[in-house]
Amino acid sequence: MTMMLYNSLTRKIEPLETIEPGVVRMYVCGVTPYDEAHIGHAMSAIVFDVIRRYLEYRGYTVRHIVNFTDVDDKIIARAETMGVDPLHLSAQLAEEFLAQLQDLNVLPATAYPRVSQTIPEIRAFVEGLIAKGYAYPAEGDVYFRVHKDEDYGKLSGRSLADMFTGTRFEVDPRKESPADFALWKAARPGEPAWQSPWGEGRPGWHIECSAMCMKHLGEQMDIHGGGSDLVFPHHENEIAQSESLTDKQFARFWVHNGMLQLVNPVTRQVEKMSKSLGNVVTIASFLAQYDADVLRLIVLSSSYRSPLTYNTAVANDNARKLERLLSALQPPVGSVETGEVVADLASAVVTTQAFFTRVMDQDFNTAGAVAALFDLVRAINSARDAGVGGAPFAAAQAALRELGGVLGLRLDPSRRERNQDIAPFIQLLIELRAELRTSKQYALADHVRMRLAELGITLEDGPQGTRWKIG
RNA sequence: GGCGACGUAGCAAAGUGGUAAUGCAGCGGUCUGCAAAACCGCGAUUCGCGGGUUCAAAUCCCGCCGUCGCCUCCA
Repeated sequence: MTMMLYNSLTRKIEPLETIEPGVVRMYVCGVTPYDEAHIGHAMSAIVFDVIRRYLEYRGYTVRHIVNFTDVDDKIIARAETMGVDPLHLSAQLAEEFLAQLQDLNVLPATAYPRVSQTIPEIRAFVEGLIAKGYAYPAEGDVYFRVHKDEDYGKLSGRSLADMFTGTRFEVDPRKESPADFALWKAARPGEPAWQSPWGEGRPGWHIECSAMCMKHLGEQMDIHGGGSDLVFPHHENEIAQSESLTDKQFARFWVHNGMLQLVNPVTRQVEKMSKSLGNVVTIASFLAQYDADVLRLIVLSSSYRSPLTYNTAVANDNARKLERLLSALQPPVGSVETGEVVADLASAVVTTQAFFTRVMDQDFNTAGAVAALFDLVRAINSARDAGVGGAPFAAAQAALRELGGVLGLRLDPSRRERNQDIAPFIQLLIELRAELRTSKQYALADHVRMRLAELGITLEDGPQGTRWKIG
């Protein structure tokens, strides 16, 4: 069964056929590190991490490139207000982001190229476009000649004719057309700048991605991804300049994730989470309160292409979901290894694996995949209640861990109990309470449990004794 | 105004021609000293609204209403 994948370029679901058999070359537009990263950035990283993990699960080798746009107007502006070097600032923020991706269980990409390390390739790219007549220098800048690109607008579904009917575009006398975009910008005092045939300057916004793609993946790739807000102008311009240079199709598939949104408390309007709107929940603040698996479940619970509304109710619901997934990983209480209940469990594993693959093959239906996981959770818990244990039980739990792992879920209950300093004290209270229960002093025993609950510790009495957890 | 996407139970959300997954919340039961967790059972005669195509539509077509994204920096 071949994998089917939605292609923004054709607006259709198409079978995944790769340039090189068994290998997927995937470039994903990363962040511009000028401020703290928020969970919208995390969402995009998680979406493509799941895509990458699933492709690998299906046997592909994935060459996964994620860039940092570390030379940019906003970085320069922020560095100036902070009185620091722009490249130093972006490098520091990029490191922070990489550490957070690790916290979020996002697998490291094959490479994380940066604009500042790709200058020679960018320069050569621009020279190539000038040589072919697709670009022209003007007073130290270089612009792309949009009107020479006959299929400009094919990704975003725009035509040059009706794109510039309004007055949105400032008339820049150096440009031949208001639609032309900068490939190279002349240096201004105090900004990072590099030598070029057109004088000192730095790359424009879109060119760096094309240059990094070609440097790391070649002239053509299988998947180019990013947030849906990048479709225009960023990805449109990448296609224009890349295909103009090579005369080859740049990317076979364009994959775009929907935006994370939230409700503006003042206007009550749903809106995109973005730094410019000032409505961000940072990754750091999210992880201070919730397990990384919770954010991943939020992202997995709907189609990666749809917008996702975030609020605390959503976060709490998904925290409960994680609890339920973890319930299936509790140890068995019996040791039955044969009979009908064992056969039922084994068949539930097979059914779940088949369903999981079937829905994931259909444009990464992660919500369906998570549903399959919950079916397996119920089967495992039922089997435990029926006394199943030993190898068959362990095999079912291993299957749940494996499929969860394909989605990037850690499913690690010990992470909820990070503060191990308190463990001996809680254990002491549990022991005392056990003695109270044995002597039927239930009022006191309940008092201990209630007071611990107020402190955020939940006790659960079971046949194997009492378990505790935070939250 | 232009381009695109979406509207499914209280909430989240899958399903894109064959008669509505899954999770949270809720209700009843089993278990428990009582809880919690787990397990069993219960919920949309119906998929924004109105037409149409079809033996058959949440799924296709047309219109309307509503929401969001992009059109300027943005994952």
